[in-house]
Parts: sequence; C-alpha cells; structure tokens
Amino acid sequence: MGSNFSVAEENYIKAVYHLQKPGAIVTTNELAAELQTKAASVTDMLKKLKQKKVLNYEPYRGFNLTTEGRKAALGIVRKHRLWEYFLVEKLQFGWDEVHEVAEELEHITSKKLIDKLDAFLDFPRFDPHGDPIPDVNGKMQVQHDISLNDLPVNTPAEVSSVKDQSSELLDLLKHKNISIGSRLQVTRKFGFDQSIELRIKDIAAPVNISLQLAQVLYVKPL
Amino acid sequence: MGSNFSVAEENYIKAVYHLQKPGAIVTTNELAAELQTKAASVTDMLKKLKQKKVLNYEPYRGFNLTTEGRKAALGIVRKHRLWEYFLVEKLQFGWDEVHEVAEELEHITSKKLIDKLDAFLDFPRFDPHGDPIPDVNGKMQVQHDISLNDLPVNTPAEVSSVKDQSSELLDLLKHKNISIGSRLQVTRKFGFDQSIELRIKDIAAPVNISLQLAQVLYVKPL
DNA sequence: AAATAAATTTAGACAAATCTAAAAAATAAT
DNA sequence: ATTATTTTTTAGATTTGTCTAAATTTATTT
Repeated sequence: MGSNFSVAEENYIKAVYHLQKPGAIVTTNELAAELQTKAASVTDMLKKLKQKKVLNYEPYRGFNLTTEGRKAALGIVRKHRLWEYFLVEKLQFGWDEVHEVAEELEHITSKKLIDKLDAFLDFPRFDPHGDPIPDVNGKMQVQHDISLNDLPVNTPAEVSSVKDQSSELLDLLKHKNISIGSRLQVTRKFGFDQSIELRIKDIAAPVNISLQLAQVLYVKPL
Repeated sequence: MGSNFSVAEENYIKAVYHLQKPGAIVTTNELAAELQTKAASVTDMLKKLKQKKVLNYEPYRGFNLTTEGRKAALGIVRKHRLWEYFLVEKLQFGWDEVHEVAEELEHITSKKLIDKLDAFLDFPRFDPHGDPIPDVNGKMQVQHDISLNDLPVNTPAEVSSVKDQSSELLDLLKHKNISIGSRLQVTRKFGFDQSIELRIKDIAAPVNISLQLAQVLYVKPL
C-alpha cells in the first residue's frame, strides 16, 4: 500500500521494467542510456530503490525488479497506456503526439482517477500502438506476435502492434494503407535488400516494404 | 512565450492570484498560510518570482502579480477548472473529491492537451462549483453573484456557485435539495440566529438554512 | 518618542536528484 | 597471468525548495 514513489523513482522503475528481458539482468550503463542520464546518477538511485525493496541490486552485478517493483512498474505502464488511449480516442490526438503527454500524466497519483478513466474508456485492452494495457490487477493479454520480418511467406496475419512511435513511421504507414488490425500476407521476400512484398486485404495493389519497416511492425498469424 | 514554471512556482502564482483582492496587496504571512509553508520559504520564492517578472515585490512592502503573472495564473486556473469539470462530468467523480486530483492535473504542461480537452468538454464556462473557467485567451465570465446572506427577501434568484468544496457541504446541500441552478427566494430572515427560510422552486416545503450555509452559497438575482 | 510586539527577511542547514572527476572493480586482450 | 580497457561506484559539488533560528524592519502601545 505504501507504494509512494517520486516522479524520478517511477521513471527508473519503468525504465528497468522495459529493459528487463525475462531471466536476465539490467546494467547501469543501459539504464543511464535509456534515461538520458549519467551512470553515477543511476548508481545513486539504485541504492535508494534497493532500500525501498523495489529491485535486487548487488554492486557491479546488475539488477532487476522485485515482485514489488514489477507491481509498481505495471501500475505505471497501466496509467501510461490508458492515458494514451484516452488522448487518441477521445481527444483526437495523433498517434505520434501522445507519448510525451502520457509521460507526464502517468505520474498523477490518484488510483481512483485511473480506475474511473479505465471504466470511462470501456476497459480497453490495447493502447493505440497495440501494446497491451494492464488491468486493475496488473494482468494483461500476452502478446504472441512476431516481427513481420519473421512471418513466413503466404501466412495470413493481422498487424497487432508497432515498436516505434515516430511521426515518420505514422506517415509511412498511412501512405501504405497499413494500420493496426490490417490483414495481410507476405507474397515475396527479396534477398538483395531484405525487402518484402505484401498483399493487404481489401487493397488491390501489392505493397513493398523495407527491412526497417518490417522490423518495427508486429503481426499475429491467424 | 518562455512561461516555463516549476510546480512549486505555479502553486505560488496561483495562490497569489486567489488571495489578491483588486487594488490591494498580498502579504508574506497570508501566502505562507495559504500554501501551508513558512514565511521564510515564501520570501525566497518571492525573490525568484520577482526576477522572473511574475510579480511586483518590494521587501517588507507586500506584492501582487504583474500582467505576465496574471496571465500565467489564469492559465493554471483554466487547467484546474477544466480538469474538475472533466472529472465530474465524464468520470463521475463526486463534487467534493475532485479538488486534490485537479491540483495535480493542473501542472501538466501540454497546451495542446488542455485546448483539446476544452473542445472535448464542449467549452464549458463554469466548473462544478460554479466558478468561471477562463477560455483559451484567459477571458472568463464575470460573476455578479452575491452571498445568499445578502439577498433581499422575496427576490427570485438562482444558485450560481459555492465557496466551499467539502463533502460535508455537499451532504447538506443534497439533503436540502439545493444544487447549482436551483431557483429560490428568501421568504423570511430570523434575527436571533441569522438563519433564513427559503422557498425552492418545484419543492413544496420551505427550507431553513443556517448563517454558515447562507454565507458560502452564492446566488444571482433573476 | 521610546519600548514592545508582530511581520518579514537573512543566514545557514538539509533532502532530493543530478553532475564531473577520480577511484575501484570487472572484463578483455595480449 | 599481467596489462589494458571498460564499467561501475564513490567523493564532492550544484540546484531547487524547504526548514529553523537569528536579525531586521515595520507597526502598535504606552
């Protein structure tokens, strides 16, 4: 209950959560890069968060979240994604404009606010980029989606999420008529530049996409 | 343009705005009481805000907002009241629960957010307590309402705002069937305890209210 | 008008979060 | 297995906003 963290602490917790691969460990430099800060600052904060039992940390050995820490992280991710959903669905924000605003909104402390917002939005399970939104208990849909790059030829699939939130990506997707939910299949793969040809459902002409685009586009085979 | 204030600075600016009677001056102790802090802290912040040209301040002489400062204050008040409106109208918060949450939300910096929220809410001109909401240019409806205590007998009037946001007041108003917009007139005034008898439109039985209640209830004669 | 009281400001300290530069530990290379 | 390199931690300083205690200024009494 006493999960009372400062904005800075919350940002560290969230960053560790995002960097943490299952089983593995996060390092000081990784975290410093993620948070655009210096390694020395990270060390200071790690000591504080260890004391607060948010993460397991042995000097020089790396660190990862405790159960408590993971719970806190899921709370912050929940807030972030619900606010993003609100901004896009209710306030007509563009896809690429929401991240920074949600970055501020996620630190508003009222639990009642976020639960009522959840209800107001009708309990959405995915944010505008296709990332799952943790529910009130921290549970979220497991994503078994794969990079479009790894989708076998001629396998029908649906676009489920995008791992980049730039306006440049949004532009490109609009131009190519691709959005979350689009049904498609890979018709050809070109070895020379690893580009891919797609057929998108309900769209006549085949679409060609680059390796870079295929890497950030995630799909769920049907 | 560079109106870039910290949360603490914004709280000072807002507090001075609320304490500042037209023409008059605000004192260090008043502000310390309002912000639940110490006079020494206030003095420190005043020097900083004077440098930022937010307020006029001469040591020992009191202070008030500059045009720049008033503009900043109106921006914060706008955010606070729009968020309160959102919480009550869209998220079904109770009247008495919104202040603290809005106190946090008002510091979110995105101007685009607040203008889009304003549009989403359909440009409301009064918050749930009847206080006017500044528009995008800082303009707001002038309230020529008076305390119910000063309303002459037998003058039809409409409840326009309440100067107290406690749940105790909300309780009492519910019980007496009074809300913002209620039409009423004073039928009798009792000298002994300065209590007042009211007739509320569409409600058969007359209602008796105490001096304390009459003082926080504001009405607009029709 | 001097003395007392009240309000305000200054001086010095502290906690949070950050930084730079130097020291220590772990890893990689010869 | 030493040496060199990279990574991480420590030490000490800085900024923001706060505090207490002491000094100063203004206001109030007598």
